[in-house]
Parts: sequence; C-alpha cells; structure tokens
Amino acid sequence: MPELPEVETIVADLRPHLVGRTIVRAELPFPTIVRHPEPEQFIDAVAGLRIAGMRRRGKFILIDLDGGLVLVVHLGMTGQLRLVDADAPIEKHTHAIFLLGGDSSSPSGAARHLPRERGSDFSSFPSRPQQLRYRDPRRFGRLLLGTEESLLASKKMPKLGPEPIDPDFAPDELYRSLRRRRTSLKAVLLDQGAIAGVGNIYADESMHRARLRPDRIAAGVSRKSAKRLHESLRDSLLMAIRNRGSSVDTYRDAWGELGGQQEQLLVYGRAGEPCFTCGRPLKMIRLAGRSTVFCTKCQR
DNA sequence: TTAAATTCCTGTAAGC
DNA sequence: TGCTTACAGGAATTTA
Repeated sequence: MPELPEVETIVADLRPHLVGRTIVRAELPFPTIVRHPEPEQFIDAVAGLRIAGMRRRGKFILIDLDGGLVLVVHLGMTGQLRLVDADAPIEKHTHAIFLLGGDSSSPSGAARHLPRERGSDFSSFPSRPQQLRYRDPRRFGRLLLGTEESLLASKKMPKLGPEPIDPDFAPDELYRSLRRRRTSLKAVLLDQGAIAGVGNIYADESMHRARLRPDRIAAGVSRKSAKRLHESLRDSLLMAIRNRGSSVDTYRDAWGELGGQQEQLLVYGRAGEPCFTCGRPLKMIRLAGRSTVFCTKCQR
C-alpha cells in the first residue's frame, strides 16, 4: 500500500509532467470518491485551472492550482494516480479522470521530461492528449478540493506530525512524541498526527532495524533507543524512495510500473520465515489493528 | 483526553 | 471446479 516512499515516487514522477498544464475538465465516474466539496462543485471548480505545483505531505498528494485551490489526493490502500494517453482504455475502478491541456510553460511541450528508458515514440507526444486518472478498487482513498487553510480548519484534512525524512526532524522530537504515549510503539508510528507518512510496512521495517519490539509501551523507550529508531526510520524510508517504493499489494507508480523495495524488506510480509540476522522464525502479532511482524530475539 | 474497536470496500487465497 | 469465508489495511468514526 502507498506510504511515504510510494507517494513521494508518484509525486516526483508526475511533477515535471503536470506543472504548467491545465485541467481542461474533470469527470467523476464514481463521484463519492470526492469527499469535499459536492461532486458538481468539484467539477466546476477545477475546470480551466492551471497546475502551479505538486508536493507531498505525509501520505497526501497536494496539487496546487492557480488561484490558491489545492487538489488533494489520498491513495488509501489501493489508490493509483496515473498519467495516460487519453485514448488508453479506461480500467475498472477508475473513479476520477482529469483531461489535461497543453504545457503552457514550455513551447516544446512536456515530452522533454519523459524518461528516456520508457521506450515509446515521443515525437508526437505534445499533440497527443493525456489524462490524469485516479483508480481505487477498494475505495479507501479520497479526493478533496479547497484552500489548504480551509481544508485544515474544517478538519477535512487532518493535522499531521513532522515529516520523518525532513532534515529538521530531530531525534529528540521523536523521543518526545513517544514519551507522552502509553500505547504500543507500533501504534504511535502509525499515528499520522505523531509522525506523517509511516504505514504498516515501514513501521515494522524501522522497528526491526532499530531492534525494538513493536508491542513495547512507547513512553518506555529510552532516549538512546529513540535515536536509533529515528535513524532507522529515515534509513528505511530513504532507501525505499531510492528503490521507487514497495509493490507488496497493488501499488504501481504513475506509469503503472512496479517498485523495487519489496525485494529488500526484512520483516514485512515474512511471518514464519527466518530472521535474516539470527535465523529464528519471524513472529506475527496483531497491534493497533494491524498485522505486525518482528523477531522475538533481535527486537527487545 | 486517550486508546481501542469498528467501519468502510473488493480482490485474493484458503478451505471445503 | 465452484462456492463460501476469512483476510488484507488507512484513517474516520464510534465506543470505552
């Protein structure tokens, strides 16, 4: 499922293709995927707006539009945001389609941004219409539109904790978040208000790397252990970004391609298999409503 | 106030 | 083979 590294990959891939282009029109084959405003208003409001920027916050994709509106996309578990040719067949579970106009910021069009290894003929690209499509079989994802301030004020977008890969995120900040919580370490790592962007995969991976048991009470973690967790959290996330995310379930990047990090995972999805460090079978327990995999010998 | 449980949803895999 | 059932999980909502 898409967590921070997967969302980061999608945003970084799409940004050069989308910024400067105009949303000509939006179509909503499944309107309830839009949580705010009402679907008709949503369609009216985005039409004709130029995309001014694109960024990530936690697991949210923020597409800045001219005039101050932000198109917010959360992928939930199975959401996919893809840039495709307009004549590509519409896949099942496609809930939103954005018809894109040309790149107003560069006369040569967006073709120059395309990765060379994609191996298609891009000479005709600028004249070929494209669409940004949102697809989500399980429909846990959602779309929002509004100013960032109004979405936050109305609680349509939750208040998020610090970005774990931000250079300003200090080990002591993590220590302080852990210290005030009397729930499991795992539950705090999954809490988007405590740390933004961490989900089940990278919570388990970072606790394993830091040699910490996921069912420990967060408040009992020492400053020294918190520092270790801080480092392993950053390492796990940055490595996953370098590998373009983990395709463990339905995750695909903006081109429909698989990520590579699933080959590198140490514990997630490996319950019963031997720990790479000590060889003992990895244990699965349920914490914070999530399956949680760890090594009973290496993680204390 | 905080933490835990429940809910949403469909594809997949296991079991019979 | 074909059917039923359990399970996966992010986060909003409800309950304790």
